[in-house]
Amino acid sequence: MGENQQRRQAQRQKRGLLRVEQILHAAGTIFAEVGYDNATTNMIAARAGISPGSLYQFFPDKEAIAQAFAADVTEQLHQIYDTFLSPEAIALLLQPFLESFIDVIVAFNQEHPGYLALELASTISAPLALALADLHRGTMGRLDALFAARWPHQTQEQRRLPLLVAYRLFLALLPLALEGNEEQRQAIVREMKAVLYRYWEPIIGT
Amino acid sequence: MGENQQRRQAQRQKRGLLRVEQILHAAGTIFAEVGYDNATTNMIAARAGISPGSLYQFFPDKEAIAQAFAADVTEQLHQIYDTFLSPEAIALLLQPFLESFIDVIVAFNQEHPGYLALELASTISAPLALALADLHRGTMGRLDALFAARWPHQTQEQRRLPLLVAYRLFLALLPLALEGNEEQRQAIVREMKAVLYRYWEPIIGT
Amino acid sequence: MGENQQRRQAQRQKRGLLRVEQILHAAGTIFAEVGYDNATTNMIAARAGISPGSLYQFFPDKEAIAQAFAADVTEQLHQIYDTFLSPEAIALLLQPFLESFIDVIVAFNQEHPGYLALELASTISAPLALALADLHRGTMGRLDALFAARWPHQTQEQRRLPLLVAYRLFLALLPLALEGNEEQRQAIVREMKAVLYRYWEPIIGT
Amino acid sequence: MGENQQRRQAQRQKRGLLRVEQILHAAGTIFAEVGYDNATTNMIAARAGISPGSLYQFFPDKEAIAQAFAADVTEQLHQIYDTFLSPEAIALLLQPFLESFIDVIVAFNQEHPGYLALELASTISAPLALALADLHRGTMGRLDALFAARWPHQTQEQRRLPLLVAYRLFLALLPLALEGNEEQRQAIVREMKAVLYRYWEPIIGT
DNA sequence: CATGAATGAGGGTTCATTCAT
DNA sequence: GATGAATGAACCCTCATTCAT
Repeated sequence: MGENQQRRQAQRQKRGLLRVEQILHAAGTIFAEVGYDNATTNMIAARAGISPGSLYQFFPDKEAIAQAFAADVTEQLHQIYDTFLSPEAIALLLQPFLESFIDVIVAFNQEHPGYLALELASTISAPLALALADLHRGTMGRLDALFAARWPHQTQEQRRLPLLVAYRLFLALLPLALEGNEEQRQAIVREMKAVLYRYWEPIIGT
Repeated sequence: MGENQQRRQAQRQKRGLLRVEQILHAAGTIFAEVGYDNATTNMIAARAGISPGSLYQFFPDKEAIAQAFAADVTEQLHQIYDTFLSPEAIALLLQPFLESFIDVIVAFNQEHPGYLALELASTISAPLALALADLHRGTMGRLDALFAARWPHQTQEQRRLPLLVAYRLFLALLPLALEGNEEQRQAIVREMKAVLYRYWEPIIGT
Repeated sequence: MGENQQRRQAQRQKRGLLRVEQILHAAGTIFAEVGYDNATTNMIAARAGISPGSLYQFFPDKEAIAQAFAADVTEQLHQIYDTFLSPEAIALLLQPFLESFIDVIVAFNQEHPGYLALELASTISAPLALALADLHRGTMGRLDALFAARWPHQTQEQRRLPLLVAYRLFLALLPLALEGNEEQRQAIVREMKAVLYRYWEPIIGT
Repeated sequence: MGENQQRRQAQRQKRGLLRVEQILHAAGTIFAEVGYDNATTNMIAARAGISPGSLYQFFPDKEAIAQAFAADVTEQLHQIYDTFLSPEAIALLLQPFLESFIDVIVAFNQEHPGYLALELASTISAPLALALADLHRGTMGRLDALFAARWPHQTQEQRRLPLLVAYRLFLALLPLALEGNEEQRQAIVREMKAVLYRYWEPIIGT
């Protein structure tokens, strides 16, 4: 009996998680399509295949959806960043590192639309902005670890600006990489790599 | 009588132009402050010191304001670009060219807030997007002329991608340059110049 | 087999009754806490320790809960009224009668919160209002019996108004008696008794 | 020109005041009909003959309407109370005083429905409750002044309870006075006067 | 032409009720 | 019977747009 109950609860939790994932995926798609501001909760619910009211069983309001979406995607990105901290990855020269790093991140963004839309959301409410800023700090911390391994003789403070700039450069080209056809995408990705290599090479060497 | 009428009409047009400029300036300020999506027509009217209804004597709807604002700013940018087509300017090496060019464009954006907000508006309605794309083409054409002078042995098609990329890189760093204090601004501008120089130098030489 | 089935059904009914009592008790508490209008069926279910869906196995809708609650409480009140129809109770003078009667009714309301909330519900839907009015008629009938014994030379029609007025007066002071601390409660109860005694004494004598 | 503008502004303010009065009157009517909780802003707007959006040009939200309505009615009641502080009014014996006082207050409530609905609103949000409590204090203060003149040898603290009780008694009978036909109304009003006279006479004398 | 009150469609959100499990 | 996630109508409120003055 207790076992049955347990199984049921487990299943329920699985369904709940599924729903949450559905919603976050739908939200990401909608954010990517119309932007955060123009995204309506009804759009998100419809895309997730549920009713407007169901959204609120999982999230208290629209901002919470955006925040959860951002947290989810950021978490996955962090895991990707960490795979580049293995001894083999660290041993890579700058060029092959960028080569694979950028490919992976671009691919991730292709499969998880919406992250970019939130990053670019011109103006968002204060609480959401704070939450995103927090995630951002986490991201910059990870990226810093990535570069600290290749550029150890500097303080974190000295790495801050080149890191921030590089991140922005990447974000700036990402929409171009995501919006075109495959050929255009590859062309943009090549330019991305060139831009970042040429920007970083004088700073941290090959 | 005809002369009198003419003078009166001229004066009215002058006043109309003044009003339009007031509105566009207000719109730019508001766009910069809260973003295009969160900008309300009432905010713009209030900032322009006129009533909401008066807005609609000059513009049919909110999008038309954004479009006119963008057209206005773009026009002024084009004039700036043209000053860099003089024989003396063309004779400049890449580094000093970027040095003065970027300073000028950053300064312009400081004095004309809102342009960036529109460029970054994550997603906007189709008609407005088309209008902005049109202005964009004009801008890219001007920038192309600028670089064609320094890189003549290539086709326009070959210049297209590096140009677009460079433009996006510049836009990506512009918010950082505009949001901080003077010291931070200068640091970002230095990075801007480094990024663009390092990206372009291998392509078009010094 | 039939016996077994009977026993099972009886047990089920007992459990059903238990559930109904749980729900009604929860409903009363919630009504008292937030008022009928602000009471949600989810609140009531949660307080009763059951799921929202289960509520609807016993009651067709929210109003039915209120109605059943009112009927339940009214029924208990009627039983209390009836204890004051015993020969000894009838023999009491007005003052000692009020003394014990009011104490009992106030105590009952302390132990059965929610009745007052329904009585005071500013406006409720027509069907529920009708149902409550019906219960009301029953209550007024009982109270009339109570007073008919002390005021026999009048028609029921003549007793109607003083009775209704006295009932309202009592209800009006009840919230004050229920909301304060013990000392305040006693002070209010003293005033209740004074009010009703002074109102009734000229009519029916001591 | 300035004069013209002044006149226009004066007229606008007059229209604004008119609108506010329309809205408050509509709100009062609706509150009386369906209660505060069940009153929707659309109902109030429709009753006031304006669009839902217009409501929000005068009041920030639904609660503000209730608060303004209560403040308005309370203000008028206070003026009525004050007329009973004239030397002639004070010279009246308790019975004739109640006679005219109650008639006036009942008449006022007939003409200003909604006050009672708010007073009886079982549960309202904290901010509104605070605002109403504040108005209440003002009302009790006025009533205290009224009775202090007839009962001078007591402290305000001693007058507090009888005053509060009397106020509740009055409110409790008011719905009965307002809901019936003229004959029923008069009968209730007679009872009101009797109740209050008999309650007060032993305390403050004739 | 200017005004700003008025409009009303549409957004986010709640909650009584249903239904698959 | 019990569950609680799902539903969707209806609420409060905003804001682009209109129009009487």
